[in-house]
Amino acid sequence: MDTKNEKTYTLDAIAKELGVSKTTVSRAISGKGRIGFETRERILEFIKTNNYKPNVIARGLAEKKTYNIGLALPEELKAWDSPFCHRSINGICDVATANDYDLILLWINYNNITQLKRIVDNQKADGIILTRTMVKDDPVKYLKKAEMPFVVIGSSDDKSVTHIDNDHVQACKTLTELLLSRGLKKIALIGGETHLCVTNSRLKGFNLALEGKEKSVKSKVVLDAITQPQIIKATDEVLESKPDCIVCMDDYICSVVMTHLNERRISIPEDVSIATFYRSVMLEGFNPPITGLEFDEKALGGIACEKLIEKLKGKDVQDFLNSDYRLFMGKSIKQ
Amino acid sequence: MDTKNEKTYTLDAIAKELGVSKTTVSRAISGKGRIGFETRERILEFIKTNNYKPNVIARGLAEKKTYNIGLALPEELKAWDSPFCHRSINGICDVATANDYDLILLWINYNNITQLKRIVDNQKADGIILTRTMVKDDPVKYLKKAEMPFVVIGSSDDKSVTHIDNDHVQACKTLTELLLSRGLKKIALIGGETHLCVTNSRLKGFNLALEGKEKSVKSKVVLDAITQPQIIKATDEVLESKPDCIVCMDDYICSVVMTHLNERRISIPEDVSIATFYRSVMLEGFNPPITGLEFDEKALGGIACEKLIEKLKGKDVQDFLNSDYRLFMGKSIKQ
DNA sequence: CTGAAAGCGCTTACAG
DNA sequence: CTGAAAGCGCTTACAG
Repeated sequence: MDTKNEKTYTLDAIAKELGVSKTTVSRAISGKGRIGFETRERILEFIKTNNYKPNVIARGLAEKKTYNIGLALPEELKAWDSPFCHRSINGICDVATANDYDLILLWINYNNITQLKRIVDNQKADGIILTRTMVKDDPVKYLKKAEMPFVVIGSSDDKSVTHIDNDHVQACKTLTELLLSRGLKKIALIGGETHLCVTNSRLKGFNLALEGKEKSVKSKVVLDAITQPQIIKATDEVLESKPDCIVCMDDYICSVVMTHLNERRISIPEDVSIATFYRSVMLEGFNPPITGLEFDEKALGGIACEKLIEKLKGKDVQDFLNSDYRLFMGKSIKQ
Repeated sequence: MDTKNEKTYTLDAIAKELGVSKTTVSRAISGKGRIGFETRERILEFIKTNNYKPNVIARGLAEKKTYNIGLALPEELKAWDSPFCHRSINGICDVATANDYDLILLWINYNNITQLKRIVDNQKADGIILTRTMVKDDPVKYLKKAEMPFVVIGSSDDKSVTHIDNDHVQACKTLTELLLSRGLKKIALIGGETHLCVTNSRLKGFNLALEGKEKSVKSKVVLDAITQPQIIKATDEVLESKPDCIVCMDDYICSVVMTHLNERRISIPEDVSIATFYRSVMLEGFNPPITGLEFDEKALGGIACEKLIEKLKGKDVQDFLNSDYRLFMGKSIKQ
């Protein structure tokens, strides 16, 4: 066990103890440069038995690196996005750690980039991971000017930025096609903010699946349903066109729709089928289980971190669309 | 504006530019040691116009500090706890930043403390913030042995650990007393895991309010209702004793109870009143609005961070119970 | 294959 | 009031 009772060694102390120079010890650890086999073994042996861990900060200073990645979290995160956020942080952290990086937290509140500046100014990170909500305006502008490498989780319109996202278009197309193959003939859609890229991607997937089908298949589409009242209103609106299926763009919309249908005593799937383009844990309590797309946020976070680390190594990194997703089959749609 | 085009200064460069020693520049910045008024003004002026920021990592190395606080996040966090967690991180981060510290993230998965060890071994943090779920076993043991300062958000039975928590006992007592003062006469309680301190605190507050009242006031109490089916079962069980009010210990329990009552066509508050000892954003969508306790998780996180920083300054820090909370009055209880 | 030396960007006794 | 020097714990040309 590593207790504080053990002496805390430094490179220098080890060198003296072993009668070699610290250069040699350093080489044994880093694996860089030539070093005698036996010498190295002896040093590594000593390090192991004494549980020596090099001081990463000192190493960083010498190498002009921090071994830190700044993770920007949106302060104004909606409650429903928290679990998503939490899982993606998890994935980021695992990959960072595996690559000897640590994660430094910072908040971005809309365009308040005080904390982002702080990390850059204080030179506490080698690169930054943003999320899509931050792509507009200040954070991106600032990072570009400061020449700080960064990637973005999610999509935006800015082609000069590296995005890591789920392949929503493909996924939504697949789910919609499935609904069609189940014989559903009047499909309505309720979606969120049209100024978000993800909304447009989902709509695109939906429309792609409907292309070439009879026009009547596409029932009412209501977008920009954001607040609970708006979503309820959208539900009522959509119901008037008598759809046999309502597709919800995300988990929050879906939960409000489900609750509202229940209150209106509309049975699922007898009266109307329900599906969601984003099925999160928040939807797990509903009955019947809701058919929908599940994305692996942890994996996505991990990929984003990998891409950033590639960038830090000087590689040229392209946008990445993760096409791994699951289609959960629940009884919310007619069999 | 601070662009990369500007020269990036170091202490040494500034000293040469100004014809003084770096010692003097360092003193001007830190405010430590004596320095001529005019000299200091001249240096600070130069720093300001050139937007110089000292390299925090180098400073840390010299001072044998990291200016980092390790924040341990539980990997197995329940979805319902994420928003809570997110807000508290927010508070921690703000306070840390205000005190020149940054936050380093690490995961603890049950008793897997690999990442915790990593931070300690690599000497990347001066102290650690844990949450209550980690108090059992390994993380605390490890930190004690490693002599790494830490505080815990939430409560545990370990008296040798510094806890920062909400005053659940007091708050729950207050809410229960309010229910009594509203004329409610048969109050049931549904709660979660009895091995958690918070469950016992809530129960204690509940019982304190009922002390000295007629025995009949306390209706059925069911604890260890954790999963959705368990909570539904508990609800049915509790209903059999015909309570005029059901108190839920947390937001998740409350949401399941509300949904279940709705399915059973039991009206709130006509048939039964509902209150919750923990009212989070997740409960905001429910109708009628639910009476319950609201805690400021962001503030609690901030306090925890303050306490840790005091510890890092060598002060002796006691447990802290935050007694600020709000009582939200909703129509879920009879007027 | 190995080591002395300079350096990363700061702080802090110590001396004047 | 100010500065030269040593030091924090590493890395890395350079020389041998």
